[in-house]
Amino acid sequence: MVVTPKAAGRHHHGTLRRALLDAVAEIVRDAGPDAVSLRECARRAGVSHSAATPHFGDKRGLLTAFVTEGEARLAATMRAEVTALPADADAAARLAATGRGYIGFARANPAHFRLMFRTDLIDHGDPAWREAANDAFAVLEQAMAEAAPGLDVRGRRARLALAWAAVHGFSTLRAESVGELWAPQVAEDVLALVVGACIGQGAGAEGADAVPTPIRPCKAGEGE
Amino acid sequence: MVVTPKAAGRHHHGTLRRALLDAVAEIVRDAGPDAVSLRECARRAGVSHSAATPHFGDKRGLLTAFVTEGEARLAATMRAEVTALPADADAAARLAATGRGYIGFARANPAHFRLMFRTDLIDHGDPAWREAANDAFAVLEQAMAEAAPGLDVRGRRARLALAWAAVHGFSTLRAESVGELWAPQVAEDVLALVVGACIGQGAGAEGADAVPTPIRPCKAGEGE
DNA sequence: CCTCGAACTGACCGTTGTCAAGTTTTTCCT
DNA sequence: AGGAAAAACTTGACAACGGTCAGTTCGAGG
Repeated sequence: MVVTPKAAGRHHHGTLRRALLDAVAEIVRDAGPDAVSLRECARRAGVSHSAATPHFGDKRGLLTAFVTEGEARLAATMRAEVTALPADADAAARLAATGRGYIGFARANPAHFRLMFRTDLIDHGDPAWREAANDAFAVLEQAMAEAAPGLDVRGRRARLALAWAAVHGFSTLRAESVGELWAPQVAEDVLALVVGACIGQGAGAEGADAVPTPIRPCKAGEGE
Repeated sequence: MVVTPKAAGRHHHGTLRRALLDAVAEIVRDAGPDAVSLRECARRAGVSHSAATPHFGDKRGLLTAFVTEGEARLAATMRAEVTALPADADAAARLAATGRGYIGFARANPAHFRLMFRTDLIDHGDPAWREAANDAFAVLEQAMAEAAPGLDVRGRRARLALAWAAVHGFSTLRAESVGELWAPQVAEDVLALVVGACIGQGAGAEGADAVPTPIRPCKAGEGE
């Protein structure tokens, strides 16, 4: 994760966009999300303090691009974890693998993960971000649909919320170093409990509404 | 949540500490956690920008005091939710009520909640904070011990992690306005699923270790 | 009335994000 | 190829921030 400064003397950097995004990750790793500043990013990229403007607009734009990358990586990690399963794995195992991918992504990319849910720092109206976030959510939604088919809307909602909340809470608390019960072994046990709860016939199946309401992870903004 | 400015002309404020803490909550409500600044707090309390120093030291101290209050309120909310149950409620209902208290606290106090897990803004070595955090965790731990007794360490760890992660993830995602499936009705369904998973005989009960390791929410720092 | 300590003020420093204006490089049209 | 337009980047300025410091003012105890 080394930042490539521009060649001395040259005016055009060539890969400044990439260098700035790498600098964000580096700073978050070194000093936490709140230490990220446009000027420090520019400094690490060997560039003037407002060189990021044509690429990202303002700080919010830079961070939004950064977390958009994070969403894409998250989706890729979850999909990779599913395809890494043996071919005869059942739907429950695939759901667990999806959760394992989520938790694993947060563990392997704490910089991205810690920034991805700082809503006041990023622009949730950005179309690229929204598409990436919806794609990542679709991975979980599909795994859930295969593992727990035939549920009404309420049952689906409850299980999606449980699965997302559990892996997200686990990852968040570990990333923020709150508590000490987030070892990898515990993660596997939690995943097993979650999958068991989702495929079992538990609460929320009283059939409140039968309309197939689409469940979307992101509120529909004005840009849709 | 109105901030009481000091009487004009008077030098001694009398309740500046309280006014500053209220200002923090007010600012977070209005403009998010990142908008909190010592100067803005002082401004709302009608006081100079460095008047907070003798009370809290620096910004970290102010925020730490703020989230310590939050931990205490969280514990109180969870306990209140349990005692509000009918007298014949069983342990599972009490566990669910504890989770309902957690989620309800986050919903009713988004300002406190959003700051409570910003580890880079607060001082985790502060003894008062640590005591409050441990006390809040003890509420969950006790409810779990009563609802799911007779588990080995691994099973207890897994269920504590699941319960905490689920309610925390739910609350975090709702507080940060990520996704749209966090309605109160969904919260109840998720709580039912979590409690079902915790009291059922699921994964993690293979008896890996029998040593009654104490499970603490906060890592032991140097100040203990 | 006087003194003393705590509470508070005002000014300073280094840093930040954003803007406006200027300079260099690339691109694109004729 | 040549020139104009657009993009990339620099420079300089501004207000606001957190932290620190030397002063100033207030309340209480003697």
